[in-house]
Amino acid sequence: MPETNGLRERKKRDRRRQIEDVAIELFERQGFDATTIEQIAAAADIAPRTFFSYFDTKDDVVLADYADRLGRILHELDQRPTDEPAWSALQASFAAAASDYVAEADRLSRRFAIMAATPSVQARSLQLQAGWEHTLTAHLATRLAATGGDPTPRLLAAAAVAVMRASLQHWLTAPRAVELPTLVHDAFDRLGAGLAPR
Amino acid sequence: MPETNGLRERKKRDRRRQIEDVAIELFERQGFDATTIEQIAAAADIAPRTFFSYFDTKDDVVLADYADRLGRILHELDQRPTDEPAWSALQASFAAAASDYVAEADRLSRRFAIMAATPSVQARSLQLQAGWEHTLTAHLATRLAATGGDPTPRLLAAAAVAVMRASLQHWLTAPRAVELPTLVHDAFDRLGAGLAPR
DNA sequence: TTGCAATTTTGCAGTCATTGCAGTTAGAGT
DNA sequence: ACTCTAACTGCAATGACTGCAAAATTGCAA
Repeated sequence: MPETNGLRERKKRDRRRQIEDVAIELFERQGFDATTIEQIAAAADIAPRTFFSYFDTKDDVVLADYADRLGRILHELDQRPTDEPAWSALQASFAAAASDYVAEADRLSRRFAIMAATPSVQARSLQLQAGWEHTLTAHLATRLAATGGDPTPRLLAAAAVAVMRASLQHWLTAPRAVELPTLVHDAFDRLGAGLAPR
Repeated sequence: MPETNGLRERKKRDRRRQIEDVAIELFERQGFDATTIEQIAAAADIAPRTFFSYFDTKDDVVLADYADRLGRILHELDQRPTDEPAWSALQASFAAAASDYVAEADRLSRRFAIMAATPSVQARSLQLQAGWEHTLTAHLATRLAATGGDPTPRLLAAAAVAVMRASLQHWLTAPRAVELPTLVHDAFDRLGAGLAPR
């Protein structure tokens, strides 16, 4: 029942992390496509077949902690007072997630580099983000007590995720003069205030 | 040199369409994953190998006209006066594309149904949309004469594509009381006016 | 310590998309 | 009819992913 103990659980988590590390290393050295499951397995001292009990897809190795990321956002969102405007709550939640990104900037940069160079990983990443959007939409529908015919929750969710993605991309691409949380915060402000004027 | 004549061209286009139709039919009858390239080829009277000279991926059959879609948007965008605010220009361009969607609603509904049921197709779709975002970002950077450090073009592009996707999804999901172009137009208005107030 | 039941790991065989290569065919212009 | 080029095809290979059943490992309790 507990969610964080048990020797078995720990071992599994460790092994997962180890496979991840080994794989990323190989991806960087040889390129994602040029690296086979067999090689990863060999380097991690497991049978090729076993790889798939840790990751559904080769792509998923690069995106290992996407799930946690969404968890963090939702957690923050639930924490915000019910009477706070939705957009403001989203802003706070995503900004919190953004600070996580900064904390492990190095770890992430490597993964993003691989993603940028590998279409299939990029696609998978977007797919996971679409999942976020879906979950967020449901959350917001509840929060706003919206009816099925109201496009508001979906619009807000889509906008929020888009802001996050764009900010992250900008942060990784452009000379990062500005820190990510600031970037995210400002972008939320701009959508909050309206894109029309300029 | 000409872009729309030549028997060769025509034949190629026809064949492509034919493969597409046959494939969609099979996908609907048997499911996407359960349909093999071999079956499609057989049904379309071509060699399996030939399939790949018409489509890069099995997924792409479902998304055959995504490229045209982007073309339409960019064309509209180029048509808008340079001094028009970017967001307004985007609104007009995407609304135009939305009316295309309506015109071939049936054709598209079938494809979206397949997409919704098939993760890999969904992923591919998102990937293509990311491509749109990228192209749009470049266009907007030019239009706004933005410097590399300015996140504005990326933000606008991301927001626009997000609006489109969310509207489309809403249109397909919810009881479509409202027409797509209206939905898109309103959503652009809302982002234009600002999401903050409510 | 030992025994057991659950869990994990593994090997094997098979499916299928996708690709490179090389040979063949068919269209278009002369 | 003749040739040049683009399209079509067959073949073989690669590699991700899956189902299955045997084998190994583990946590726990007697």
